[in-house]
Amino acid sequence: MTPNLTQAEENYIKNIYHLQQASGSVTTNDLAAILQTKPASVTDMLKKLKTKKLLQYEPYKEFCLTLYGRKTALMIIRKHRLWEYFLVHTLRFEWDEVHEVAEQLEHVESKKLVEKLDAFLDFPRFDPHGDPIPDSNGKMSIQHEVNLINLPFNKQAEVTSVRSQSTELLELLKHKNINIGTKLEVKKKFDFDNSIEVKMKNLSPVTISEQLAKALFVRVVAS
Amino acid sequence: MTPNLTQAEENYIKNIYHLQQASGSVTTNDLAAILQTKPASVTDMLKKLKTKKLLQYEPYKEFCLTLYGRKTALMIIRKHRLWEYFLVHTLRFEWDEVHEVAEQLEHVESKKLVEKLDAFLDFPRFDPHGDPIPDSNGKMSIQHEVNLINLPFNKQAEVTSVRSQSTELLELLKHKNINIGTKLEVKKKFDFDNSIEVKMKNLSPVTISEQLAKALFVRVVAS
DNA sequence: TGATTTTTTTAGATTTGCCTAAAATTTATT
DNA sequence: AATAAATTTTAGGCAAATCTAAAAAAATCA
Ligand SMILES: [Mn+2]
Ligand SMILES: [Mn+2]
Ligand SMILES: [Mn+2]
Ligand SMILES: [Mn+2]
Repeated sequence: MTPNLTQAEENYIKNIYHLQQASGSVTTNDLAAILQTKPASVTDMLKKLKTKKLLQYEPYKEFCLTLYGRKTALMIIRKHRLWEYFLVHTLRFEWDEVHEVAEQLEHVESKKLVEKLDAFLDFPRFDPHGDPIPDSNGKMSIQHEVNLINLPFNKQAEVTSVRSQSTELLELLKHKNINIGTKLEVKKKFDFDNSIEVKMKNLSPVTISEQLAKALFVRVVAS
Repeated sequence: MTPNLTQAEENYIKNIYHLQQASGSVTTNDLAAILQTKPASVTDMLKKLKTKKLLQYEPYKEFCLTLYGRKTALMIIRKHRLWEYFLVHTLRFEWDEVHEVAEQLEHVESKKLVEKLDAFLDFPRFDPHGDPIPDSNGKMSIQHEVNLINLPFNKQAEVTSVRSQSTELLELLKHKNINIGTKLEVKKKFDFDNSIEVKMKNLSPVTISEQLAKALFVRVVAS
């Protein structure tokens, strides 16, 4: 009945985890920026997370999640990404519309619900943005991702994820017929504007700007 | 981002609506009992709901939802029942397991989610307990329900809902092969213990105790 | 190294939703 | 009608999560 963690606590844990992954360490200011709150509020919560054994924290020192904190984070991320997969594949949302709703659904507390949802979706390993979905033990598949800008010529690769989930990006990808899962290879690179030309089976070559290439990640499929 | 109503406010609105439907009027004490809180807390919230134009309220007078309050209640009930239907029909929960989870899911705020879920489920009109699901305008199908104890002899009827969603009831109904949707007719009534004997097609007659009959509601299908 | 800037924490308030105890009001009973 | 009982509201407080302003510590720079 009374939840183990409040939504606020869960949001802090999840974002500490993400920032830790992305930049190795987290600061009070980073967290305040991401959670759209003030540094003073962050400090208050860090103290609370410490008393709940989720965080290692001493005033003015670097802080990081405990093992228990990391496991907790992975379970929240698991729910977030499973719901995103559900929204796109089952309810037919576009993948730029699902994040906000998943931010709410990830806080629904029911072990059974998560496991049944996972089974119904047939245990998906990646969410609609290409991010890996932790399994019920917190393990996730590793993606051998390369930024499209670094993909060598003539290597068959598959689009696995995008940085940024903006509507503008989605619009552009739709226009160019590129999706998560699309197979392509790089045919030309132009030094003038760092644009590249990619080829998808049965389609004519498509030009990709530097900005777009930097937003796309691919996995090499065959040499 | 900031929700229109808090979860606490939504729970009050929904329960005021249900009590109003069930007994014509609501009291501070009733609400406190159902929401597992104290009468003083209820009074606090009633004042808040008044300022939000959801409730007509004057100290010591009877109170009732405004039109806006009733519409709000119906949208919460719509979500609750749609999610219950989803949990049973899509994720294969038993119908005695879904209420708690639906209590959480009903507070997820996304008009689009509700409409997409409704469409995915093919616009169900009754939830797994036989209760009608309001449509997007708040309209719901009326059930012409009769308590099984009052069903005349030899009238073909269909089980439409149950009062109580306990595991114990579910176990008994499973044993007797009775479900929402099961067709039956009453063959005998015994004055000694008010038990009745019902007949389902292709099955031998089954005895139903007074307690069980009072928990089952049916709709007459044919004369 | 000493001064300045940036980051982080503390101090003190505020809002929401809840509590207990006591007062006010309504309803029921003699 | 007067008293007793039940219901409902007020008064005053508490915990969670936030805020602003100010103090403390750390990092940077001259
Ligand atoms: Mn997301
Ligand atoms: Mn995602
Ligand atoms: Mn329910
Ligand atoms: Mn129900």
